[in-house]
Amino acid sequence: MDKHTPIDLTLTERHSAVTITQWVYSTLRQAVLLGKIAPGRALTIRELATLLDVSPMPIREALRQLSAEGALEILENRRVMVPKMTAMKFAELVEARICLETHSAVRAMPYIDETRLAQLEELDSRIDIASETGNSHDVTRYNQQFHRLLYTANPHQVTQSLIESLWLQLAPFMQVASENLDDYYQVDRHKEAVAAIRERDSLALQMAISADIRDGCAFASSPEQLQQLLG
Amino acid sequence: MDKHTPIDLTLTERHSAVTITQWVYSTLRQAVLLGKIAPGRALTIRELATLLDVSPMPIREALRQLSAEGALEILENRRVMVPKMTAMKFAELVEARICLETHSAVRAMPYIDETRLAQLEELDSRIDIASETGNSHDVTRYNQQFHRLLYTANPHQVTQSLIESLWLQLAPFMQVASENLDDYYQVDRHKEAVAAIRERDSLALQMAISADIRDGCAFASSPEQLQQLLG
DNA sequence: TATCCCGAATTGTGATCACATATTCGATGA
DNA sequence: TCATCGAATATGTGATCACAATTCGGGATA
Repeated sequence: MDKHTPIDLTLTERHSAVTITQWVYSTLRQAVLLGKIAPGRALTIRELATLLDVSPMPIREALRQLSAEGALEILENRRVMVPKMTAMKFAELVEARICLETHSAVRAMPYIDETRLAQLEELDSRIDIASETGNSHDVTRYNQQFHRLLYTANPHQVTQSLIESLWLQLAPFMQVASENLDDYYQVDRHKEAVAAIRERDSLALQMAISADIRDGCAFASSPEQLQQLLG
Repeated sequence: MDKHTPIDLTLTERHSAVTITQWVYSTLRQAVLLGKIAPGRALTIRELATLLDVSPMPIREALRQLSAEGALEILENRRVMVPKMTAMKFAELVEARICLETHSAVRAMPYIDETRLAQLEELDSRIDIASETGNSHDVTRYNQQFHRLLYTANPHQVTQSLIESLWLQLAPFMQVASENLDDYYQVDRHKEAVAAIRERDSLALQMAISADIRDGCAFASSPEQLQQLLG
């Protein structure tokens, strides 16, 4: 397991009201979501502590939390790393996303009012702009916000943390996707989803969400294609 | 938030090969699954450390992991407790279980061979025996093993940890269910599931799993009934 | 009797240290 | 040139301590 690949962490301002552990957690989570940490790269507590200029203690806590969420993996050696991916596992993750997110979307639909619909449309237009200007970072961010805003409309919702776990597991291998934005946005599935919600059409909403997720992972439609991307 | 309700922890032998953190984690996880910790009861690091006769450090790590898995909740006060339940949240958890577990079962089906089918039937018969002798503890345990054995047949499976999270969130409020075992086992849904797998009938399998989960939560079929149980 | 307030005790967070284990790397041998 | 082995280093785990923030309990007041 290599130890020499650089880790490119974006250090954000730390508010005093937030514990160091939470700040470390957010920082590492963001790094995973943006694919900044190579899968298989050994993450050691002391190295991260030096990198983030904190004591090892908050690192330990953040690593354990991220591992519990599936973003990281603790081997029997007790080494921590971003889990490696296989084509089959990737496919299972995508199917799990579709299963959970369509379910969550349908269950959220009754709670979505005009205000939230407007917010969803606002986010979608931001995605369009970011897509046109080729800002893949923003596309990913607003896309996540769109889905999150949709699912969390349900005040009794219990699936968001599960969904976020799937996102964390897929994210490190999705970077390649956002480099082919043109393919991704041939059809605006978000507009289809919003339309479905307006008409309170559960089935149409499921179809839109499902298609949106599949489109976003289309670059890995064939196992061979994906296997190539995984190295 | 009360602090005086007793916590009834079952202390198991600790193998030297296992870290103290892992042992603490298992112990607390089991306590949550068996409903030994009252929801809302404040869990303090030092109290648990004294109870388990270890230093606060492994407790901290275990609590953070269990919180990330949804078994516990960290409030803004930084207090840790078993999350309180509402009728609506309970319903959402059950629906999420059905969604995820039927999906996982169908995806596991192609990988289930005769060996595993035999193991599933073995577990089912153990459940029957435990049910007849009124051993609710064993019923719960073997029931979990049955579902786990089914889902994990898929070697590329990524949903088990998500499912376990849902189990952990529901478990503290399911104890009442196992006291009405007769109601629960009017129909043996596990036999239906095994039969469906034999015939490679996805739809029948989904129906069996779905019915099994619903039967297990039938005691809380009406919101009023459940609300009463929640205090 | 109920409510507010203030000091004492408790708690989570984070730092530091000790130790057993795992890893690394260079020397030795084939 | 390559594999093997052992010492030096690095690493995770767990204990202990300091500190700021929170919680708790008792007494005064209305």
